[in-house]
Amino acid sequence: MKARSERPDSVLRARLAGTGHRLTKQRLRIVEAFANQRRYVSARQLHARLRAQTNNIGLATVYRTLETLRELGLVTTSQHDGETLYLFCAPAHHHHAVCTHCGRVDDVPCRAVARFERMLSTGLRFRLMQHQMEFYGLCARCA
Amino acid sequence: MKARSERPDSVLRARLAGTGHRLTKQRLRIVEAFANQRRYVSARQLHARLRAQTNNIGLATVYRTLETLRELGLVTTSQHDGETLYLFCAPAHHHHAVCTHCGRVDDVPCRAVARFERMLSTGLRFRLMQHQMEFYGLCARCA
DNA sequence: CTGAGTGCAAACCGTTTGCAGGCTC
DNA sequence: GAGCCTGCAAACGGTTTGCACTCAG
Repeated sequence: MKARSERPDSVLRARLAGTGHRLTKQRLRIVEAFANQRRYVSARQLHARLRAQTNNIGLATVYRTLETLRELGLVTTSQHDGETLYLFCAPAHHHHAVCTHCGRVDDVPCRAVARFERMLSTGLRFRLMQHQMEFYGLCARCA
Repeated sequence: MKARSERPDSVLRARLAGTGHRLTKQRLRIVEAFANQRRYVSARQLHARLRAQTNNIGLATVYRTLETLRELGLVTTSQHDGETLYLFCAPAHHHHAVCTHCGRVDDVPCRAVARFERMLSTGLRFRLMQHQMEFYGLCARCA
């Protein structure tokens, strides 16, 4: 929620180096371009934004970088209209409240998941291994 | 949960006629092919299954029919690996427990959603309009 | 008999991949 | 320097669309 906005490049460098990856100008620019916005973006949107800046970045590089970041746990994806949307977010937390008006994405505290889990295992006799939830509505600002 | 397995064609005919659609052999065959299985299938899988039967059905027809059924509220979709998966299911219930072993899909009773909603509106000050959840694990049979 | 529905093939579009050259480590 | 990374363009794969024909109402 806060640690990420400090020093994109040092954080990123450490994370990449630890996994045998390199810190390139392109990767840095891509991360800067969407690290601090709490919203889902498509690869094409990101590419368009970067293209507007300075010299060129290939669309394929955007895709490859996003996939790398996803492997590193820095990015979550979501599908929408046959398009993959990417969100720079804290690892291992997959409940998001998406504002349908401004697009802002907030993390959802999910204590209630444990309750769900109990209900499933007793009621349905279903052993929950993984869940995926997405919430849409209006954030505090837009309500 | 049960009404659908009775008479696919009469139910379907009524639903289609009421919305200005026609009951064709193809639509009937498509519905029969997956109405009673509680699992997500892709258009291609469905098409392959139908092709194995008797005379041909075009893949495009499968897509168009699935889209029509979705508009009628008889089918829910989910994305997986860039593919759209379709589930014949009760309208207006969007919480499913998917068995990762056998693929069976059960409805999830979701009383707890109200609790979530309350938490979101007070804690995050987020006005929940829509939510989408999917649960993966092992069903009673496979556990 | 009219037009919604169909089969086929081509078009579409988001994503991936092959390859020659570049730049990080 | 070695080889990971990049840009470009072509390939890929799921889905949609145009068109002439068919058949349900």
